[in-house]
Amino acid sequence: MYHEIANDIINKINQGDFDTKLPTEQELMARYGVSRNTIRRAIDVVYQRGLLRRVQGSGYYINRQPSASKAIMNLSAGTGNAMHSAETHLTSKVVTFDKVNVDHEYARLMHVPDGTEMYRVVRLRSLEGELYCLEQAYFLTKLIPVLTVEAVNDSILTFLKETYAITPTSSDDFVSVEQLTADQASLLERPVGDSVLCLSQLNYCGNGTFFNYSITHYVYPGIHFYFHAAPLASN
Amino acid sequence: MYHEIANDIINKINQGDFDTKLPTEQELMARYGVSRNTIRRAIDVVYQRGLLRRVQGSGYYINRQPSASKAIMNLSAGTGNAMHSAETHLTSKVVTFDKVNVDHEYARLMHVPDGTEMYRVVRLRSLEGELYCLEQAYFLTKLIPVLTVEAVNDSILTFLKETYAITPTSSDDFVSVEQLTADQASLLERPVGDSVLCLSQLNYCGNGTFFNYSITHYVYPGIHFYFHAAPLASN
DNA sequence: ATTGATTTGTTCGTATGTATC
DNA sequence: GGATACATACGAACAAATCAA
Repeated sequence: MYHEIANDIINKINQGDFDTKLPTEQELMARYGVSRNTIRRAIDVVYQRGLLRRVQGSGYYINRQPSASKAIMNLSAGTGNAMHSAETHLTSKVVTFDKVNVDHEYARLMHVPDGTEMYRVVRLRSLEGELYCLEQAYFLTKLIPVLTVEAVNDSILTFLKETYAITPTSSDDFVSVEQLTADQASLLERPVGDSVLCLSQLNYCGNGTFFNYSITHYVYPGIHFYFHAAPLASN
Repeated sequence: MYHEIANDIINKINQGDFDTKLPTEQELMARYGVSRNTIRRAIDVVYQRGLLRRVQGSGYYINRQPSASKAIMNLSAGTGNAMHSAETHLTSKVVTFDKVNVDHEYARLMHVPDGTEMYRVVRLRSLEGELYCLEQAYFLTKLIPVLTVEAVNDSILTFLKETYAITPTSSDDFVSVEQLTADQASLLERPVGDSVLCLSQLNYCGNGTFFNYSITHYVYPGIHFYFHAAPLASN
């Protein structure tokens, strides 16, 4: 219930249906026909997405979002949704698609046993003809017995959702500056050793089990990662 | 109330008081003498910090945290708390401490009028003798009429908390790779044009008003930013 | 400047649904 | 199937911050 309401509010905000403030809780309760607790829970979701700031005694104010540049990748909503924002316009060229048994180093990164079998998908992604990133992703074959070529060429996440009902619900994210290896550099048409933004993600699905690791190098000019930190507070 | 409980649980987790699971909600209710709603609210806070994964019908499992390397900066808890983790061991050398009227470019970044008066604090920070980062911070003099030399040499955030009851509650964060200017390079003892990790933060306090902007260049070897994304879910 | 109404923040109690064991 | 444990929802009350008369 509160999920639907949260999504509805998010969509309305993105459509600009509200001016600067959200309606009051009372009005939202009436509009959706639910209790105050449910409305507040829905608003928690929206707030945690960074779309609102809340002021006691006054109301919920809509945050001006950071300039929606193609060069800004929003990581606030978690992996699943970050994909939808800018990544919908990305085109992919599959470089590698096979099964591998991960070596010791990768196994340690993912906290899986040495030699665990995984799908490996390497994709070169572009935005309107300009190289965007080189993505190297691994999926547990134990959880995802079959991964099709169509899915890899299209959207892997929607395939996983539709076929296996697997959706990333949480992730561990590491950001660093890395220097391109010869292989990476040639694919990305960059000098060897060039310093680029690098994002490593460990993705977990509903019940908290690990299912995917990916490491992505971003070369799009002026690329930034953005996220809004709005802890539920505790100090 | 739920803030204190959340903090207590966080501390207990960090001390290793629990093995792999948290006690059940029932037991926590009894232990803290509060209702289930309050316990769940507290657990929401802990969860959102990335310390737990929740499995319906089973329990709350404690996440193994990423290796607590000095080279990993945890951004999950929001600005205020990220400071406490690794930054307590940082030593600061103040490079610049003055008042300025921000120019057009900076004013636009911060969404304040041109020429707004702000404190400027530039600090070179080290970890155990090794250069860590170069931090350039701006504070609205309108909100913080007086900022002392002692505070700048020590912890600015605790000063703001104790003196003005100002604590960052949310922030907009931008991560990018930047090349060092001549000034930055000489301070950081690096070659000019060296590519380093850069973090820009807009910090907001309780009622959602902006009070601080900072841009920090990190040069610590192997530095990584870490954050755990655990949305309240909405899909 | 004080008061009173509005609006969000916190906490309690209770009931029912759903996943796990 | 039954017991346990977390997820969701409703209703109610009071506190605290804001705002307008």
